[in-house]
Amino acid sequence: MFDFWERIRHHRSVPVRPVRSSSEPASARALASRRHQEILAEVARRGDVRVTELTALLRVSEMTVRRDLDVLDGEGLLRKVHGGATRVGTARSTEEPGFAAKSHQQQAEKKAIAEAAVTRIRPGTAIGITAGTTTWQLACHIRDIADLVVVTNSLPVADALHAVGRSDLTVVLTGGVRTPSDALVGPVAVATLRSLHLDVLFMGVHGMAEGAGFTTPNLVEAETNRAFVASAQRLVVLADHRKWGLVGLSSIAALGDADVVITDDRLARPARETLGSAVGELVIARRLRSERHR
Amino acid sequence: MFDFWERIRHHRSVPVRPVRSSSEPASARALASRRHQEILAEVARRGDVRVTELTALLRVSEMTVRRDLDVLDGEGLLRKVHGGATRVGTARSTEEPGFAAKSHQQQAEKKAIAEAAVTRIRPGTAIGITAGTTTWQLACHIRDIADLVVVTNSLPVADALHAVGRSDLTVVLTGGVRTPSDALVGPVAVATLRSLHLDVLFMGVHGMAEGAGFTTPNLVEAETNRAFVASAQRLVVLADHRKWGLVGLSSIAALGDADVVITDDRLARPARETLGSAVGELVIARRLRSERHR
DNA sequence: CGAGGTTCGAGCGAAATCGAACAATAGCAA
DNA sequence: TTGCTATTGTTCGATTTCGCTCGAACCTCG
Repeated sequence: MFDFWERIRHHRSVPVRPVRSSSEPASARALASRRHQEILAEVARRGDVRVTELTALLRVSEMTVRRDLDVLDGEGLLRKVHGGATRVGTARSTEEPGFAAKSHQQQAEKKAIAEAAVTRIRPGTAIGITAGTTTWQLACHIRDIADLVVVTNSLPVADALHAVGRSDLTVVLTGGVRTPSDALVGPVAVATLRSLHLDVLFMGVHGMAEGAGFTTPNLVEAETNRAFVASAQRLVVLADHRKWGLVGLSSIAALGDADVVITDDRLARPARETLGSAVGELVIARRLRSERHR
Repeated sequence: MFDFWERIRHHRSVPVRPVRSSSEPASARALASRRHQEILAEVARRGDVRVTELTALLRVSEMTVRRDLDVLDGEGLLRKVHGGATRVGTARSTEEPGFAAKSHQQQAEKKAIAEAAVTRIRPGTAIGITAGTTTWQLACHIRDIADLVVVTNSLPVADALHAVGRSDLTVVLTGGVRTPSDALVGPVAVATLRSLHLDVLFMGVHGMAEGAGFTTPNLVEAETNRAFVASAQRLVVLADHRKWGLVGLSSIAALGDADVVITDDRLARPARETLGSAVGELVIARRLRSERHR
């Protein structure tokens, strides 16, 4: 049955489409940017949309729709899911999912970012690692760096580093009260950080955007992260492409405060330019070809 | 009734479902992510939901609903139970911990000590709990005390208290580096404790003896515990009878510094007299008769 | 306890979806 | 015209999703 309909569609496409596109003026075919607008409007109106619906609505092939969705996802304007796409940040701007909730998302991107970040850690230094799933990936990739002191406010990060079991790796927890995502925050964490001085801080964020800079939905975590930033000489921000355009409740730092931002290769071109000119250095971590899908 | 509907659905499913999926556009079927949203909304609204209800609501098979619940449970957004799913973070009080109840040595003694200690915790106070297996038992017994602030340097204790999930229970970790027994010690812990002031400290020790007082084999942990003692107005020491006569490398406090010592009913008569006259108050926690053996 | 119904989940197959690679086309410049 | 580039369409194999079956695990009620 599927085969039947597919054949019909494909056979018709040969005679039908050329007629349409040659008899109608070129303007009758939607420009890519026009399609993007329509897709976004549909997603905004209904919350989600299906690829097959868009092929009917826009009169283009599935592949084109997917490519459009890829671009829009890369710009953070919607989220691609199996079968279609959904709105981003739906009523969740103040809600933070627990740690386990996010750890499976965007595995490939985060792994690539973590691998790029770990090459920037020098032996014999004192580094900071904030809470977050991307930074947790970073912690999991720290293996062969000698004489390292790591200060973190993330219990999962501390666990990951503890599992390494190197005798020349010192892990210091900041203390504080525990957030739903297993970070330690609050006055205790801030006071501890004020007395410490780090060479480099690796920070994960919930959102980054022009204007608002790096943000998080949790007020107390933002305060803690600001103390983290103040205690470090250099700031390296880890953020996958979906973070672009998201604005959390509380700002941690301006884009210009970051010495390095490491993101993944699905960040759209215009975003790369904006970010690249705002921060000290923009690093694009490429995924392995085998993990390029999803 | 369920049986009735089940049969109906299954019998009809053969002729009906194919008709539906070929006559209706694919768009009639909801996106997986949309289903997840609806499930979460339902759980959030009502507290729980049955699998059979969701099959009717979402128009998908039971198996799909179960797989959805599997995913959401894995993300920690709900809890899968027999027959359906429930909200997370609620109704925890009825749930038994049950997990780490592996019978270690002196389980009965430590439980009795913990139960005696928990009666000494007043609502609305700030207490400290040091690291140790006995103090961990104490943490597991804290359930119904209102408006409590707990400062601890023990990761297991923090975990146990976190599992309680009371909104009026604040858990503060001191920070520091991690010992093999999952305690946080060192200058960071000491500095944090110096800035805090506790009503009561519940301290576990490795040894107690006439002369040496309360001792532990770990130098840095001893320093941290001394800071703990200094920050508290009252000191309650939890120590089962086997601790009597043991002397660790480093002293934490003299016997006379303890306002209360809670031990178990297997402590010998002469030891009771010596201890009783040295400390402010000696509490003998009696095991239940059923656990009196071994 | 045990019987009877209910619920669960691993395994299988069908269908839908995805994305890489290649082919076709349009737009444009020389 | 020719050639170049960007965009779009097509094919096809891999992946994912989904529904079904069926034996096991589970609840409930006597």
